[in-house]
Amino acid sequence: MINITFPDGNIKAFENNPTGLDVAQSISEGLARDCVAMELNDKIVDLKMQIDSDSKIRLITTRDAEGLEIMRHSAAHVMADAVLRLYHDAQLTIGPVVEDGFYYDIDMQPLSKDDFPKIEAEIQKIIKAKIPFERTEVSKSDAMKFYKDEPYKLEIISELQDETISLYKHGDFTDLCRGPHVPHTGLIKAFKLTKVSGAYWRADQKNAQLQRIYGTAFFNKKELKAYLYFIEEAKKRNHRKIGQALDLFSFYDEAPGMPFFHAKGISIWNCLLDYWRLEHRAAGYVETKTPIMLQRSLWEKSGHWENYRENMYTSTIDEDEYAIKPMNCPGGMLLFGRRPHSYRELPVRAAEIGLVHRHELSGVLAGLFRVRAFHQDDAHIFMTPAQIKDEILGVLQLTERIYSTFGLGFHLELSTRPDKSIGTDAQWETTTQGLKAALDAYGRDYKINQGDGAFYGPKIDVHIKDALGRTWQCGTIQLDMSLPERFNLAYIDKNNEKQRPLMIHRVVYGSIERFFGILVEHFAGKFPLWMAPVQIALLAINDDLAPYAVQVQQTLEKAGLRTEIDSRTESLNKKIRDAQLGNIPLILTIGNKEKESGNLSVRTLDGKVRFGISHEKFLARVLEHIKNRELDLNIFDD
RNA sequence: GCCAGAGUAGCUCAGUUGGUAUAGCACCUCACUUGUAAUGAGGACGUCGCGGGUUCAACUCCUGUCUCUGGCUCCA
Repeated sequence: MINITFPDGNIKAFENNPTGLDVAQSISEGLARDCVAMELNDKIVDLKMQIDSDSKIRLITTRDAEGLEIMRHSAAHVMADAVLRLYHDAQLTIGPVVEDGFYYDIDMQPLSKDDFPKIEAEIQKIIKAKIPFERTEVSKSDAMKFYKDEPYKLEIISELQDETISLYKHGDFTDLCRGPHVPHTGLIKAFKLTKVSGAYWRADQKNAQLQRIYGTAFFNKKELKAYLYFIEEAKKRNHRKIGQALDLFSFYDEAPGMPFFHAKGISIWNCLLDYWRLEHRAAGYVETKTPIMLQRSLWEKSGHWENYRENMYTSTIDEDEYAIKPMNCPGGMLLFGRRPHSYRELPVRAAEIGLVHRHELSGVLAGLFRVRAFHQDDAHIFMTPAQIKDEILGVLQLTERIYSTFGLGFHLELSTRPDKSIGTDAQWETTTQGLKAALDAYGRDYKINQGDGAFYGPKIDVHIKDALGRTWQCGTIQLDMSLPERFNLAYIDKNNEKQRPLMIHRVVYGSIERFFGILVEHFAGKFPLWMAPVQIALLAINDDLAPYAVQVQQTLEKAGLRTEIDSRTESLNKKIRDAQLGNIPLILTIGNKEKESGNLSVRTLDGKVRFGISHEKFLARVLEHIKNRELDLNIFDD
């Protein structure tokens, strides 16, 4: 007699050693159909596994996140099977599940997307056949024998600690695998290959280049469709496309990875910075500026010459070697070190919109997301150890305030001491505890990335979430125990003794270029009124009304609004269409009615038109909306 | 940097087996003077990314190079 305990505490007895499937079936056929695996005494295993002692069980169904992962892992096997059927010389390596699906790295001839249809067709055959997955366990030496002709698998097996190795077989295909897997291939209901690219064995350039085939799978077609729709939507929002269409920025062969911003792009940029300065002044920051080119000796002192040299642009002038700054901190250190500081001055919060250059590998450049020249909204905060908690808390609160203005959510991650690090145990203890204390006082959940900190100190990363639910790391708060030491920074404490200040580097936008790109995609190019490069389009209905339109425009410009008159000899419909496609939030159509009544007709970007709004009401509402940095278009509704 | 794909007018793109190139939008001109998402007609616009080669002839084939796109972190 076997007693099975369910998550809700219920206990059920079984006569013979039941499998997970038997347990599911004892509850209902429907449940059995939806089950893909089970958690048996806190371990996720195959549904077909026999239970031979009293156990705790949790059935994992197609509705559980773990279920999806397991099925995708099974899908990776099926894909590998299909590839082997078509390409007999292919050598399998590894095939893990990733965020949106899975991939398999295979040593084979280069593939392109054109090869997908035939691979997908083969996959469909395997899925249709509903082939069961079977687990077998063999000794390490038997596994080595089985894989004698597959060097990658042999390498993997030789590194495994366990003496027993599990193999998963479906049909004629067997793969080395920890498992678990879904009961049969038919549970892969919706399937699609998504990408193919080169990847190195063990991610090392020295090793063989493999074909990495990406795919995704879902338990039903609807979810796959939703996923593909999401991909399409993301494509439509691509900041490179929108940046081109809205005339925001461009790139040239003469300066790869270094964006040029156009008038409309800079208009948005300035909104970002105006707002940033407002918040930072209020939070007690001062703004500074340091040169972009500094002598080699400084970079040697900071350690960049030794550790970051490949990424730095250098130049020799009058026989002196210079480097263009890849980071703002060394300049900031010079500024702090220029005169003695009293403990009474601390904390010093010195911000800098610093232009930095980093020579990134040509292959990693990507629009505004990965560039070689960019601005950081940097700040260096110099403080005493006792001030860590309050300062970090202050940065977190400032960060939250700024992100929420753009309608961006976020989550936090704390990275602790890595294997390679400088500083004493006591220093790491103080600083890490300081960050933790601040996070706890802040009160939001955070994830800990053990050992992921910088070599010079622990850090908090802030990951924002955009309108499509994608996350981006933007903000970061890094404690630095190294630079104050290297630059011999000091403050004078109460007892008139020199003390070493602690320093944090922090950014909120991170790279302003990248943040700009993220916002383009977040808003899909439809910037809120306060950021829109052109806030109001004025469309005169005929040429005779043009002078009156100019008159209206002048009062709006006087109030500080950004406007544009469309004076082309085009139809009103055409002008409206173009203004809408240009994402201009407010469109004023000016005809005789408006001229005679002195009122305005306003069309908002959502296509709603309101007539008979007085100039006074229009100005008051618009200015209020901008002042509050509202994100919606509810400007004239009462 | 590496692998794969791409580069034709300001933008989006067509271009068959090699015979100096297509269309729409945008732009300019003219007519129309428009009431809430494209008025019509006409015109101008190209070293086919750049260099070299093959050929009577290259956007097309070969080669080099530059730039862009996707990927190169996820460990059976």
